Amino acid sequence: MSFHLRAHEEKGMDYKDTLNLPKTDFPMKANLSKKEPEMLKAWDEMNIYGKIRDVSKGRKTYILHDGPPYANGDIHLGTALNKIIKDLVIKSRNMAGYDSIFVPGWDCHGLPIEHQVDKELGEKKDALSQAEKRRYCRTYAEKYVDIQRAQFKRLGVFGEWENPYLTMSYEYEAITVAEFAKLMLNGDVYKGKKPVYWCASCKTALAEAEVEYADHHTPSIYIKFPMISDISAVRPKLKGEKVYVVIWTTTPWTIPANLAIALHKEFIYVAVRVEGEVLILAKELLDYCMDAFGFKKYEVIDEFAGSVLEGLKCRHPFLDRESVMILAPFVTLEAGTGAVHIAPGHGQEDYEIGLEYGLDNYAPVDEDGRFTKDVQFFAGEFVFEANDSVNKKLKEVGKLLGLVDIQHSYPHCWRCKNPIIFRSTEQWFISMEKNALRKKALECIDQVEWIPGWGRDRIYGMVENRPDWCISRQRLWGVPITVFYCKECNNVLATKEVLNRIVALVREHGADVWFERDAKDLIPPGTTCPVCKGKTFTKETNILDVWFDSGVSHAAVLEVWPTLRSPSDMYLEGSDQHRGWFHSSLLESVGTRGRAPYTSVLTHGFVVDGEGKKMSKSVGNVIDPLEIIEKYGAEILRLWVAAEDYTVDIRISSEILERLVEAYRRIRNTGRYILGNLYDFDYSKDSVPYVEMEEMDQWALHRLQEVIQRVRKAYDNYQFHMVYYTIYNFCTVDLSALYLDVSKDRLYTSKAKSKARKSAQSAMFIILDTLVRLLAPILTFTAEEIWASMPRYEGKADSVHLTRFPEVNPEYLNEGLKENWKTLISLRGEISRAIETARKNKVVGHPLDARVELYAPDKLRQFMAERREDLKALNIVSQVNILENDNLEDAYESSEFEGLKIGVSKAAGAKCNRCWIYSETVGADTGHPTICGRCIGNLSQEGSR
RNA sequence: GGGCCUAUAGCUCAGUUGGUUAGAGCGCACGCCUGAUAAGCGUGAGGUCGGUAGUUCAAGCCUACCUAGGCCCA
Repeated sequence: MSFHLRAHEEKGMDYKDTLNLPKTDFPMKANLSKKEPEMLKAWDEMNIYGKIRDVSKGRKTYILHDGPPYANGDIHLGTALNKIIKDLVIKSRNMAGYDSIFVPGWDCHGLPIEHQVDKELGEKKDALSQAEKRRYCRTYAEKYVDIQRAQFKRLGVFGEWENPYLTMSYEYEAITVAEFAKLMLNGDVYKGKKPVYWCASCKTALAEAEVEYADHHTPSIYIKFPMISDISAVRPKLKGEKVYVVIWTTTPWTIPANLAIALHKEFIYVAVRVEGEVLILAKELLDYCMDAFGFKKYEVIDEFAGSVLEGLKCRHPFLDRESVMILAPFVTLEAGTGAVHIAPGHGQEDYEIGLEYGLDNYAPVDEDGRFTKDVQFFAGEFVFEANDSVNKKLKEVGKLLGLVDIQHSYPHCWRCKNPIIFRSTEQWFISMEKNALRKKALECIDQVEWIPGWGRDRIYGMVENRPDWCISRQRLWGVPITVFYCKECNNVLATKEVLNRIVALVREHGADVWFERDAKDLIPPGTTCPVCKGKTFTKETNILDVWFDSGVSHAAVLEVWPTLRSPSDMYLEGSDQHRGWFHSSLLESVGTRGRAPYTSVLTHGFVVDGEGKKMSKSVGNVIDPLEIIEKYGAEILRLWVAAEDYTVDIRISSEILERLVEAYRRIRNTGRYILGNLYDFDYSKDSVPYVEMEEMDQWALHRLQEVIQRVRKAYDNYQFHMVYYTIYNFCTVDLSALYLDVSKDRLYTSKAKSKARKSAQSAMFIILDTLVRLLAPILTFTAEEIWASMPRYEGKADSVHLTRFPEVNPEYLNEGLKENWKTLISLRGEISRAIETARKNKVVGHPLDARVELYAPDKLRQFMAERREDLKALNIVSQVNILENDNLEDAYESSEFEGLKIGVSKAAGAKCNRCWIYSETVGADTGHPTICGRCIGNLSQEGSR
């Protein structure tokens, strides 16, 4: 017995060698973090990007304009996500038949870099000239451009990495000045006094984008202002009373700048007698306030609408100044007293309402945040420290009714994190109204395709409500506002001739020239002041907002690069850029060209953690893309970007990454398995024409066409997650679990050069060739790796990235086939369930152990009888019998097909030692007693199967 | 506080103009195979569709409010 067994096994081994088992060097393990850098190097050496440019030459262009990231720090998941999405767009457009160039850029000027450089220089910085410090800033920016460039390239993003655009290049700086000049000469730019966000420690005005909100402790105080007008003229009941209006504020330091008290015209106010005085405040807040002030006994003696007090005057609590009663719509009853302290120099709303009432724009605070010398009592004090002094003063003069410390959300400087103030200062603005910029911009918004559509509403609302654009900054590292002042009459000198000269100088020497030369060396010789004929001038010291820098990229890059154009086809950034780059680019372009610099704008959401919470250092839930690359490879990061619906928040967690790694392996293994079966396939010699293919192969090709259709459409619509799911499901459901599994018998046991086997190989070759192209934009590295391992053929491209997407082949679409196979596959499912039951009952283990008996009413029975061989193959069972009569006992009864009964029993005959199928022909041939008749045929020298 | 947006199984996603017992893959459980093998195959269990109220003969899909979260702004 033991001897027999051993002989049997040895025979088995022999027959194994007669099979066409898969063979490939393509590794199952990807080892991405090691392989990717090697592939990047190889791509560099073959100049893959240059080759893509070559093959796409002459096609219709598709221009995606890169929004410049800030050249500071390492990339993070947000920037990685953004660049990968852009890469998916660029690669898919190229493969779809466009000429799509990618010119990356960096935003190089601005406060954050200057701030970092100041920090690094420490004490030294004070000894440096402006030009020297700017050189440090430039070097700093260059360093981070290099760092980020290497990191972006590591992601597998293709582009003009050796020739990016930098907002600090001389050419770019010159165009920035030129664009400013255009707006200046058009009359869009004006100098005005306005409350702006002001950082007292950075000594600069801040853009809205440079402000962040954080909790801040401030005293919250209630103050009474004595009424000096004769209120009895409008409210006779109050004749002879000592009347006070009560206000509430959380910024006591703005009290010295108080010029008015605002009420709401419709709110009801009460006059309440307390301890011999009369206080006026909102009726709704009466109880709350009395409680807060500690008044237990009080008497309401009058009530009236806010509108009746308009124009009456109070006296400032401790200064010899009037404070007028005005009406404002923004007064609320949520907190305070319903009477709002107004300091037009220290608040946006205060400023606007002040304009209406003709109030002075009074802000007696210097650039260090200290009160100026004309502020009585507090001159020289730092405003946040003056809170206490003001409160003390109010108490001293008996006007303080209440004081509590509160914590609330308050604006802070994005760099130094200190609380900021609103301060009226001289600034340069681009007017939203003078040349109807707002109106034109709103019109242009509707010319643009916003993806997703709500982006339109978002930016529309922002443009509709935004104040004038404050473009001046009191810093060094940036493009100067290139205007002069006449020393004699202080008139602004900004003529075409002067501005043109500056543009030319900046183009040649960079914006540094402004800081290195005196005014007289910048101005064309002989220039005189158009007003007073003065001959000496001083330079403006402010620089431009960095949002202006990046906002002119359409002029400095799209219009300048010969391979680009404006308007571009797409801007693609996170949804915060509706207020940032989309916004500044729109305003600049509409102001100078009357149209948007883009025809479509695609936005993505923000990366959040597994719980949907934002990532922050303090919470400790930040994930570093560089660590993911190190651990899993950039490919997994790319797959993550592709798999997620990026129009909303994009989650990432270790579980999500694990799932993606598994999905990656499945796709990789599917590719690997097909490669293994193509080791002896020569496309030009072995390929079987479609009409001669086996039906199952035709079915697979039909499914493939559906995949092409869906995937191409998804790429066209930038729905990369649809691409991913379509391909992934095809690999898993149609290929791995069905087509490839079922085809094994044909591939392994048929003669190597049989038509049956070549038919399967032909289909599999087409499938892999199709999949690898469709996947190339996403799995940039793996698609290339598979491509390299695919059989060579005449005209095969050097890289998958040089190929085009597959088109749907109408010949392969076969609806009739599809219907029949849909039924067959459903039957397969039912048979599987029946076999599963038999397996549980230990009747069978492997499906090939089984013999399946089927009974169904007429039509279905006939169909099954015609498809007996297909059903056998599809379920990988040894035998299928269709019964004429329903005499099955203990059979599985289908719920899906009415009347279908499935019996499963041990297959008849013996298991063939070669193909593993049970057959009664095993043993018939004495030369090969352990294998079946079919295998004997396949082993013979001739015959096709 | 305001504007825009999101919320379907543990995870990632589908769910057509509101219309029968809400789908997929993965993961999980159980099993099979050992000729894709640190692979492959099968079966199965998982959801009061964020909550509440409403419109409707009928709501995951429409409306309002609430909760949680994101971006932008105050």
